[in-house]
Amino acid sequence: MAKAKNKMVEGARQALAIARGGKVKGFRVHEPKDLDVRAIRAATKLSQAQFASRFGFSVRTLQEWEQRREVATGAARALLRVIAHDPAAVERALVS
Amino acid sequence: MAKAKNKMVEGARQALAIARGGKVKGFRVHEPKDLDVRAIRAATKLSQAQFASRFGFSVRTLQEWEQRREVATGAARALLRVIAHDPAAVERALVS
DNA sequence: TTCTGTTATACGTGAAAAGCGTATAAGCGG
DNA sequence: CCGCTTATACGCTTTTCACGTATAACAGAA
Repeated sequence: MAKAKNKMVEGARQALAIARGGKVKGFRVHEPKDLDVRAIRAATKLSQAQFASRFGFSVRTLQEWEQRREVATGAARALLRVIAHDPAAVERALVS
Repeated sequence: MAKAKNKMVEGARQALAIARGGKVKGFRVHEPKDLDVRAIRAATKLSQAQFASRFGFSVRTLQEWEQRREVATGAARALLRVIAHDPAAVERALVS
């Protein structure tokens, strides 16, 4: 039950974070936490190893994300969304 | 939102065209570790708070990077490079 | 001028989580 | 059988980030 409690606390903490971020003036980017990393990679038809090395992280980390054992950090989620939305832009930036 | 997902998958599918049309398989992206995060942010003319919330991380983390107290992870570095190279593309991906 | 309310930036502390190397193993097409 | 892809365990290193405090630079009010 210590576990359940931690979960609740964590949930509350996140809600707080969202509430805070939501009121930043101007534009706050809405970030869905339920990113389907596997689907994004699948669309690229790259293997885990290829996808990982191409975009700058380890295979191990990618697996953690795909298998939902760990959640990608904010920046990583943002990157994944850009890859999903416009992979060409990412390729261009990283190749140059 | 199944729609949103399809959109992302569709977008990612473009990677294919590039991956195949361009170089051969498995080219690796080189990543300079000495990223000048402050300069990248300066180019966007955003405050630390704005920059951080817009791209998905905390102000504190951004400061760690700018002051070189900590190094951004691979995915974060990749994101920063994309922001430096084509910030509009990132905005587009995150706003949708 | 002086007080006062932003706004931007710096940083100590510490818990939680992510990042990731290495090793091992199973499934599969060739 | 071999090589490639993916899954998983173990475990150590590093980052992330909340919370709090502190310091300037400014702008407008008193």
